[in-house]
Amino acid sequence: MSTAPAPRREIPDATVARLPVYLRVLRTLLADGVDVVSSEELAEAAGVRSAGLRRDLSYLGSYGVRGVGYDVARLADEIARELGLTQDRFVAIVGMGNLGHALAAYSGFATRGFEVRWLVDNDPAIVGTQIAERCVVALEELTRQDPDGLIVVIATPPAQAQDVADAVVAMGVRSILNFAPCVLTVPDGVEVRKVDLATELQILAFHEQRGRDDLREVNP
Amino acid sequence: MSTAPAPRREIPDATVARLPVYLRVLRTLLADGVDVVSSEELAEAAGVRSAGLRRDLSYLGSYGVRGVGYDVARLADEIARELGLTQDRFVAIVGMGNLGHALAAYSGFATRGFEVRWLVDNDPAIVGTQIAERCVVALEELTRQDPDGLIVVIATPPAQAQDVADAVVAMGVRSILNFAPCVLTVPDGVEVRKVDLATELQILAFHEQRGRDDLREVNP
DNA sequence: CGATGTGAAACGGTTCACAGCT
DNA sequence: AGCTGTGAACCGTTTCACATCG
Repeated sequence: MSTAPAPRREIPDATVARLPVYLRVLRTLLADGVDVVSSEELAEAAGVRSAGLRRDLSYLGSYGVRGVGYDVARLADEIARELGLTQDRFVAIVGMGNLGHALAAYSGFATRGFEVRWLVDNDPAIVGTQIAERCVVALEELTRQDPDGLIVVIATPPAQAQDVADAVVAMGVRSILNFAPCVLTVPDGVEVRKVDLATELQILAFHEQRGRDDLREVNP
Repeated sequence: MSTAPAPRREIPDATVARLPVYLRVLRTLLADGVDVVSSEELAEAAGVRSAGLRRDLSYLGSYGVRGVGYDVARLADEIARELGLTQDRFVAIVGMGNLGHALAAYSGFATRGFEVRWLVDNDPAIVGTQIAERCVVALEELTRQDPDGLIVVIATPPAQAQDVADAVVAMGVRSILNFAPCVLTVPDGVEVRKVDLATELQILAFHEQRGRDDLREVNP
C-alpha cells in the first residue's frame, strides 16, 4: 500500500553535481573573511551563470536575502548538510597499483571530509605492508567491515574491477567510485560514478581536432 | 566573404562523451575475435540503451547493415578517426606531487593512444630527476615546445593551477585536463575538462544519504 | 525477417525576464 | 533600490515506435 509520494525536494542530478563546487568556493570565501555574497559573485567564482546558481540554491530552500545576497557561512552549512557531509565519511581504496597508491597518499580527501580508512589489495606481497601510514588488508578483510556510509574506490586493473564490485556490493556497499576503464554492472540502489582518464583525454582530442579543422576553414 | 556553412555533422557533446566508451568496448570485442555486433549487444556492453547507441552512431554516418549489425573493426576505425586518434597525441603532466607522479607511471594512457612526453615541475629539487624513465623539466622548458595537438594535464596544488593554465594557454595549448580542485578561467577556444576526486566522493555521499533516508521511509 | 536509422514525442535542464521581498 | 526566487520559454538529449532496407 503506497502512500503519497515523499514531499522531499527532488534535487536534479545536474544541481547535485555542482553543489560540491559551490561548497568549495564558499569555504574559500569564508577563509578570506567574506560573510555575504551575491549570486552574481558566487556564480562568477564557481564558473556558472547567476540565474543557474539561484535556481540550484532554490532547491535547497530560501537561504538568501533579497536585496542583499547569501550568508556565506549559513549557505556552506546548508550545502554540507544536503550533501551528507555533517558526519565524516569513510573511504576504502581497492587496488594498490600506481593510481591506488597515489590516491592513498592524496591529501585532497582528508581536507574535504573524507577519511581513507582502508587500503586493500589481494597481492600477498603487498598485504600487510604500510602505505601512507596505513596497513594494507585483503579484500576478504574489508568485506567483514560495516558498509554503512562507506565509499569504495576501485583502482584495480579492469579485469578485476567487476569482481571487486560484486564483493563489496554483497557486503552492503552502495557507493562506488570506479577508476578502472570498464563498465561495472551493479544492482539498483547502488550508485557508481566513473573516472576514466583516457576517456577524458579522448574527449579533449576530439575538440582539439575540431578546433584545428575550424581554423582551416577560416584560414586554409 | 563567408561561404556556405561547413557541412560537417555537428556531433552533440553528450555523444562525444560516449564515443570513447564505445571504442573501448569495440576493441575488446575485436580482441575476442567478434567481427559483427548488434546495437543491442554493444549497448549492453557499454551500459547504454540500444536506441541511444543507434542515435549516437547515426551522427557518424551509416556504418551499420540493417538486419545484421555493425562491423566491429570498421566501426572502431570510424570512431577513432572521429576522435582524432589516428595520429598519436602527446601529453604533458604538470605537477609531480602524488597524483602527477602516479599519472606519469599510469600505463592506461599509452595503451589508449596517448604518449606522455613531458613531465613538468617547478621545484628545483625535482627538475632534472627521472620519473617513470622520463626527465622532469621546468614549465619554462615546456612553453618552448610545439603546442599543436598537445594536451596539458594539470596536477598541481590549486593555488598554482591558474598560473600554469595561463602559461600553457599563452604558448598555444588548447586542451587542458585539470585535476586541481579549483575553477580555471581560460579564453574562448580553449577546452578545459576537470576531474575533481573529492567532488566525486561528495556526489556519492549525497546519494548515500538519500538512499538511507529512503530506507527509513519504507522501514522506519 | 530482423536490425538499423530516424521522425516525433517526452524529458530534464538552462536561460530569460520580472514579480516579490528586504 | 537591489538582489533573490521563479513562471515560462527555450534548447539539447533521450526515448519511443516504426518505416526502411539489406
